[in-house]
Amino acid sequence: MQNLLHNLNPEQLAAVTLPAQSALILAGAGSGKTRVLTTRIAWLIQTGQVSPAGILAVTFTNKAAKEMLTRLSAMLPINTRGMWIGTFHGLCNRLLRTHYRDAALPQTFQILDSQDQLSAIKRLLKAFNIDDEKFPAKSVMYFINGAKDAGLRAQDVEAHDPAERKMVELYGLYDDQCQREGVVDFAELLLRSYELLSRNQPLREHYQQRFKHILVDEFQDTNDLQYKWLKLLSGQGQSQARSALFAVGDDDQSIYAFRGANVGNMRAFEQEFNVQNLIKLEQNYRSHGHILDSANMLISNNSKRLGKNLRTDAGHGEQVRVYEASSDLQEAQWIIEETKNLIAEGASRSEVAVLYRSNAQSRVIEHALFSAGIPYHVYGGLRYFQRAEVKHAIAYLQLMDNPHNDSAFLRVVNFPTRGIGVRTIENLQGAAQEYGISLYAAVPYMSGKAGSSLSGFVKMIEGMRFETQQMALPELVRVVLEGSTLLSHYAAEKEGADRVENLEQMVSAATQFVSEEGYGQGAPAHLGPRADAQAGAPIVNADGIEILDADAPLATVMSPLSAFLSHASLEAGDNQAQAGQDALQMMTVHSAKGLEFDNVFITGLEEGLFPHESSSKEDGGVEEERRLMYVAITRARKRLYMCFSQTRMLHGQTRYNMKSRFFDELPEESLKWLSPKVQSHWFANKKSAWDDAPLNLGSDNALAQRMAQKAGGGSGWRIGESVSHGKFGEGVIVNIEGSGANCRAQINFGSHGMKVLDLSVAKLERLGR
DNA sequence: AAATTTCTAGTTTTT
DNA sequence: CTAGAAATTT
Repeated sequence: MQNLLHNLNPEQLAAVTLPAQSALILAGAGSGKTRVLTTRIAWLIQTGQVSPAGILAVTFTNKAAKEMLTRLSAMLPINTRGMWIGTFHGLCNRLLRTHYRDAALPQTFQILDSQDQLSAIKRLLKAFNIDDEKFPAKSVMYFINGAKDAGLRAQDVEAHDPAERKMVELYGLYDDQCQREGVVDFAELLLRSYELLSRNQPLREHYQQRFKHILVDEFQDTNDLQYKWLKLLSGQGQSQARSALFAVGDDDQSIYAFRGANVGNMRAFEQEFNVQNLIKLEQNYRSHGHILDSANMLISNNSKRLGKNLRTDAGHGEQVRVYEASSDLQEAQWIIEETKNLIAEGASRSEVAVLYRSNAQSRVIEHALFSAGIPYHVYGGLRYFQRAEVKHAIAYLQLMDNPHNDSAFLRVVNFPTRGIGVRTIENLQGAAQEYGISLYAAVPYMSGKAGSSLSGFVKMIEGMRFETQQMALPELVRVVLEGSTLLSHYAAEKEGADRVENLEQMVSAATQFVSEEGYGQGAPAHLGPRADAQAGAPIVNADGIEILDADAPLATVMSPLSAFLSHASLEAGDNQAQAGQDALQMMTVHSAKGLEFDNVFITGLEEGLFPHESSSKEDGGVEEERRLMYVAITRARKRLYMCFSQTRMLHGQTRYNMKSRFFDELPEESLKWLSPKVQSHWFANKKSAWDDAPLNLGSDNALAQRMAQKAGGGSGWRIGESVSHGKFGEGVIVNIEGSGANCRAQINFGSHGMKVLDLSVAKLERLGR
C-alpha cells in the first residue's frame, strides 16, 4: 500500500483516499488525473473496501479505458476481470446484450455508426418521400441525436411549429425502422439502457447494489443523458445506500459542447449529489512556467469557471515564440525552419506537434513538410473500420448474424455487382414495405429474373452461414471475404492492392479480438455465447433475473461474431499516434486533447479561424474557443510556438485576417515576438509567396495590373494592411475600390464586423506592427 | 454499370 | 480551391 500511495502529492493523496462519498476532482491539465483515478481504484480494492466487481469506471474513449486497465493490472496483483471499465457506449452495449429481452431487442442487435445512421435516415426519407431540401438527412440526424442525448423519445419532444412536428414524426419513424431492423445507433445504446434501468426496478437495484463505486473520467464531457444515466445507476436521490460517484474533470478543458457535452453537469453534480469532497489538482507536472502563465492568464478571461490555477515547480523555461507571417505559405515555411532547428538541437520529430483549429489548414503545412523531406504523421481521417471495403465485409458478416439489417443488405446486395439493379431493389423495397418485413425476408416474394438473382444472393449468405457454423471467428472471416467475392473483386482492380491488404488485415484483427476478449481460440463464432459459458453463468438472482457473470462478461453474453461486430462499430480503429514512428505530429487542437509534447506549434491564430468565426455567433462560443486555446497551450512541455498569417487561402480565395484576440489575453512578458516589422515591406515579402502560388497570371502585364490593384489605386493604403479606427478599433483592409477621391476600402474590424469606408473621409491610422 | 461531368458545401469528433 | 456526392452520359 505504501508503494501505491508514495509519490503522490498531498492533493492527489487526499483525492485517492477520500471516503466512499460523492467527490468532484477538478484536475487541471497535466496534474496526474489518470494516475489519481487508477490509484483510487487500486486503493479501494487493496484496502478491502470493495471487490473488483463493485467497481464501475467510465471513460470517453476506448483508448482511455484500455490505458486505465493496463495501469491497473500493473498496480494490482489480482485480476482486473469483474471490474466494469469502459466507455459509456461499451458498458451500455454490455448491459443491453445481457438483458436484451428486457430491453426488447433481438439477441443479435447491431450497432450503427454515424455513417450507417446517416444512410439509414436517407433511406427513411426516401421511403416516405420527404423533401430533402426542407429536411436534409444531416439535420434530421442532428435533431434525432439531440433529442436522444437529452433523454427524449419522439413522444416526449415538444414541437412548436410544423417543421418541428415533421422532425418529431421522422424521429418516431426512424426509431420504428431501427427496431424493425434490429439495429441501434450510438445515442440509442445510452437511451435504451437508461430506460431499461429506470423501468426495471429489480434490475436497477441489482446494479445499484453491485457497483459500490462509480468513477467517471472527463466528467466535463458528459451530456445530459449520460449524467442522468450515472444518476440512476448510482441510486442518487433514493432512500437506500447509494454508490459513491467519483467524478474527475476539468471545466476549462470542456471543448465538446458542440456535440452535446454539458459542462453544467459539474455544477449540477456538486449540488444534486451534495458533494462535500471537492479537490483541486493544480500542481502541473508537464509545462514550464511561461507556458503555464500563458494558459492561466488566457483562461482567466472566461467568466463561467469553477476556478483553478495551475502551478509548476519546473521554472520559467523559455518564452513563447510568436511569429507573424505574410502568407500561409510563409507560415508553413517558418514552421519548417523552426522544426529543423529543433531537430538540430536534438529534439526527436515525434516530440514536435503542429496544431491547427481546422483540418483544412493542414494541407499547406503538409505540402511544405513534404518538400522539405521531413517525415510527418497527420491524425484524423478515415479509421480502419470505416473504410469502404472493410465496411462491405462487415456488412456481409452483419447479414449472417442478423439478416434483417436492411442497411447491410443494401450495401452489399449488389456489391460486387451481380446484376441486381435499382429497379429490382425498388420492387423489393415495395414488397418489404407492403408486408412490413425486412428486405431479406421479402426476397421469396419476388418472382422472375430479378427474383432469382435476389434469391441467389440470399442463398449465398445462407450458404456461408452454414459453412461457417463450426468455425472460429478468424476462419469465418476468411471464408466470408472469399465467399462474398470481395477479395477477388478488389484483386482484379488496378488500384485495389491497398483494399485487398485492408481486407486481409481483418483476419488478423479477428484473431487478435478473439484472444483479447477471452473467447477460446477455437470457439464457434456464431453459435451464441462462449462454448463453456455454462460453467460460470448465467446467474439468476432471487427474483429470477439473469445477472451477469463477473468473469469475461461479453464472452458469456454474446457470440464471438456479434461481439466482433460491436467492436467494429464501437471502436472504429486506431487514429491515435503510432508510437515508435519518428515523425512530426500534425493534428487539430481537438484531437490533441490528452496528449503532450516537448514542442508545440499553434498555428493559424487569426480572428475568424481561431477563434473560429462561426463559433463567435453562438453564445458561449468564444469561451469554448478560449478553452480550446487553453488545451492547445497546455499540450506543450518545454517549447511553445504560436503563429498567424496576414494572408490565407480559404475556399479558393485569399482572406485577410487580424491576429487572434487571444494574443491580447496572454502575459506580455511570457511572449517573444520574432517578427516585429517584417510586414511593413509588403512587396519584398510578396515575392516568395507569389512564386509558389498556383496562380497563372499569364504575363508580366497581368501581374503588374494585379499588383497595382492590390496596392489600392494609389490611395496610400494597401490590401492586407492593419489599421486602427476611432470607433471600430483594429481592422484589416480586405479590399480597395475606386481611385483618388472616390477611393473606398472594405475593412474587416473583427468583432465590429465588415465596414466599407471612404478613404478620403475616414480617419484611419496605420498600425505599427 | 462504369465513366464522366456538375454541383455544392466548407469547425471541431468519439462512440 | 477541392473533395465528395449527385446527376448525367456512354
